[in-house]
Amino acid sequence: MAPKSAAAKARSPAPRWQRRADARPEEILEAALAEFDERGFEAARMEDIAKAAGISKAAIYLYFPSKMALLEALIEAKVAPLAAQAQKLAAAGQADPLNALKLFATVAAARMADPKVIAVPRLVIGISGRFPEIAEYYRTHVVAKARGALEKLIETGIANGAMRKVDTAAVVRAFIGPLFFEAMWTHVLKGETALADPQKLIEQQFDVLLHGLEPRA
Amino acid sequence: MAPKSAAAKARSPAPRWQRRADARPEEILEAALAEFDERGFEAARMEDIAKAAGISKAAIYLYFPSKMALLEALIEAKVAPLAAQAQKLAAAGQADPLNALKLFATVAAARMADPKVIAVPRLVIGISGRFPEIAEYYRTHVVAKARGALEKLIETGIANGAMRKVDTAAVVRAFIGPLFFEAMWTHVLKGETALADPQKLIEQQFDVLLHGLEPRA
Amino acid sequence: MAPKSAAAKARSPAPRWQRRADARPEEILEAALAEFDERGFEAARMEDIAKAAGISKAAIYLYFPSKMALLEALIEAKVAPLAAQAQKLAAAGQADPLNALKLFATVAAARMADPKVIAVPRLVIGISGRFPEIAEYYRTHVVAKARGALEKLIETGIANGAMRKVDTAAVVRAFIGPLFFEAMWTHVLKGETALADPQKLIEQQFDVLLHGLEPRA
Amino acid sequence: MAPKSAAAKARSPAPRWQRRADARPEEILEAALAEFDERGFEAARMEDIAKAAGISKAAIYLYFPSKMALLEALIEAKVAPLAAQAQKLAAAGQADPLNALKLFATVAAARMADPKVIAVPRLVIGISGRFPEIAEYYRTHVVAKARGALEKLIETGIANGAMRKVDTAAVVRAFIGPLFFEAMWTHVLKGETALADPQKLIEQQFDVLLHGLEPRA
DNA sequence: TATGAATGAGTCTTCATTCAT
DNA sequence: AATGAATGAAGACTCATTCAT
Repeated sequence: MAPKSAAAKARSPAPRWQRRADARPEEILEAALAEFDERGFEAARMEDIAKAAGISKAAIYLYFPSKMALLEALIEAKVAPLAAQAQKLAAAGQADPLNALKLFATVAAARMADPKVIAVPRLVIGISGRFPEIAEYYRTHVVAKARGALEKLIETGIANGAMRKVDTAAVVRAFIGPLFFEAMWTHVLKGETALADPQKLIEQQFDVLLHGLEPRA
Repeated sequence: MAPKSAAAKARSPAPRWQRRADARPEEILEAALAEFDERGFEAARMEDIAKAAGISKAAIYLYFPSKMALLEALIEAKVAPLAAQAQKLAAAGQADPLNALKLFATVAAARMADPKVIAVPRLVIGISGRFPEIAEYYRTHVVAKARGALEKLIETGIANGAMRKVDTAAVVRAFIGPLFFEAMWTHVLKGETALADPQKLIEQQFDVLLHGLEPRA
Repeated sequence: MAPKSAAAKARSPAPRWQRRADARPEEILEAALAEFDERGFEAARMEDIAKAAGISKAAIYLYFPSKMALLEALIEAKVAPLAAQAQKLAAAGQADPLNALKLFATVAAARMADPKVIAVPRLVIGISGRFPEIAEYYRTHVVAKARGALEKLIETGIANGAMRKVDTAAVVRAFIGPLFFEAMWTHVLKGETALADPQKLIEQQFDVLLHGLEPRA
Repeated sequence: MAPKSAAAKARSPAPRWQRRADARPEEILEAALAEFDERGFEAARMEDIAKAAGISKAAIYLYFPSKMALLEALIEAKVAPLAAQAQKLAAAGQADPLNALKLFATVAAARMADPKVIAVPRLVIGISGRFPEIAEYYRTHVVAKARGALEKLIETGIANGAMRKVDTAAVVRAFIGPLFFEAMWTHVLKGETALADPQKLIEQQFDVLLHGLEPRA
């Protein structure tokens, strides 16, 4: 998408079609994700991916050596930004962890309304049996990092006195679990969703999370 | 059709294959689930399912007309008991909803330690893009019913005064979400699991769920 | 169909089911012909033949060693009476060949209204590429004999002075061809048929055959 | 799509496969007809058709979506010219119908000496039970048209006074039947054929057809 | 004799991948 | 860089035939 830097341009005088060519890999990956998401990895056909990307089947092989490579590149491409986000969250939220969590949750919920966003985790679930390395990659690079960032936040919150002394892992599950569950319910099972109003969803979820179920004294 | 008389049984020890024939469909479904779980629906080979079931490829077709039918029968077979359980839960827990929930959660967590138990939901997630009817079937017959049963329980609890007046859907998510998330983390991503000690897991999860994150007054 | 002769009965005391069993081969052949005719030899399934004959698939093999054997037995069974008829025709018609021909044609046309009657020739045509021996068998045992019988009749007629001096083979073709053609048109192509009124059909056909196309002087 | 310019052609001698690609569908159909004719539709193997066409099994599917489609395309391709011929015959023969018929018959007989020519009708007969639509297609597009053209010719001949007042359908049968019968005898039953000398065959056939069997007054 | 169960061998069809241009 | 053509390998499904009872 982003045009080459000026420096790069200077080095290699870009022919007319170069710009488009540079975008090709990303276009292909996008098309691949769409097909994988709709049909599953095995049932997706290279032909269809090519068509969706607006090129010929054979052209895909100019950029990726195999269908498997497509999958791997896809995961990798989609994973990088998530990891970065987790870092940011952990760093930024240290001051007011509770508020950071809520803010983050609202943003996350809003993004999850977009079917494309859970496409990758859903895909990972689908292929994890066949390609455990990919599942592991996803675990270590995305989920574990996110859990870690959240745990750090919780710990800070507890140290702060902003939160009760609770099991951090449990809180992380209580934080991620409902969102993950609702996303699956919405996009996989096509159930009527609460994600349509993320603000409200998080409000209600945090009401439970913060104050608990017990009747107040 | 009619079972042999006791006398006949005594004389001729029921033919080896006759005994097995009755069990065949279930054996096949079990084998199919295992293969589907390991390879995914598309990548699973009928030959392997047959081998796993101890019969020939062609023999599968004596019991199921197609691979797809195998999938459907599988889902159906695994779904029935779950729906029943949901009913039972809703009925049995009316007296002491909070306790019922906790009890149920502990049992559920314990069962989720078994990889076979999430095999079906995981499979459904994997094929939902390609076979939306199956996803819908699963939603209405399992997840919606479970949600319904839990919601009823929560409502009773609130009416009881055993719980604070909270959004029931949010509580259901807060209840199911963490378990579902942990199960996926464990069996799909092969992360180190908290499911190994279900008692403790639920203890911690309920500590958060009941009392909330906020420091007590 | 025919019960065993008294002598045979005396030799082997027929159990209750024997009579039915004796009829089995014919029943099977009849069923086989029906299936072969409807689906073609290759596409016909032993299972369907069995069902049509009211027995189990395996039971067929008690009477015929293979599908191919079924075909051969079938042809043979259907061919025998035809050859006999040809003999009879040749013998019986010597006195008044022209009339014999016409009589024979009328009977033949009437029988050809029954789809079963062309089932065998049609089948032979269908498989002749794959089983030339069967085609040859049919040629020598049926068609050649019929042609021979007719030729003899024509020759007699010519010698008689009942007919003009014509090429006998040509007359035979002129005699059989139209009937054969109409039968195929009717039963294979499902065209509207003139076979419904055999009398009239032959009347018209013989009008042409006898008097020719040329305007009378 | 656009053919190369003359200049381009001069420079690069049209790629070997491009030239062939255009001919492929016809080559395949030819191979298919040969196999269908020899083995029958069901028994013919796509692999063999491919081999006969000099390509791989999969390549057939680049041009035809299924074995059935191959059959349909085949029939269609072979039928078109025949229908055209019938039109021509009807039109051209109006002046001297009798002579036109004789001429046409001689040509037809000559062509029928080629086994390939009856391959299609023979195939249609073989599969008509299983695929009645094809039989119907053949009836309406070939046989009915031919019958129609011939009938028109006869009618003209009668009106002309060139022929006696006879039943036209009967004459058509008397015209087509013997040829059809001889072709089947020759190519299906492998009998010794009169088709080797078409001139003579038609001479003899027309002697009967024109003057009839009756001794002249 | 009769059959339900089982299977080996085979066929159509698909598709990721390669090749010639 | 790009693609139309081609294919090898694989998999679902079928069916004539056999077997155990």
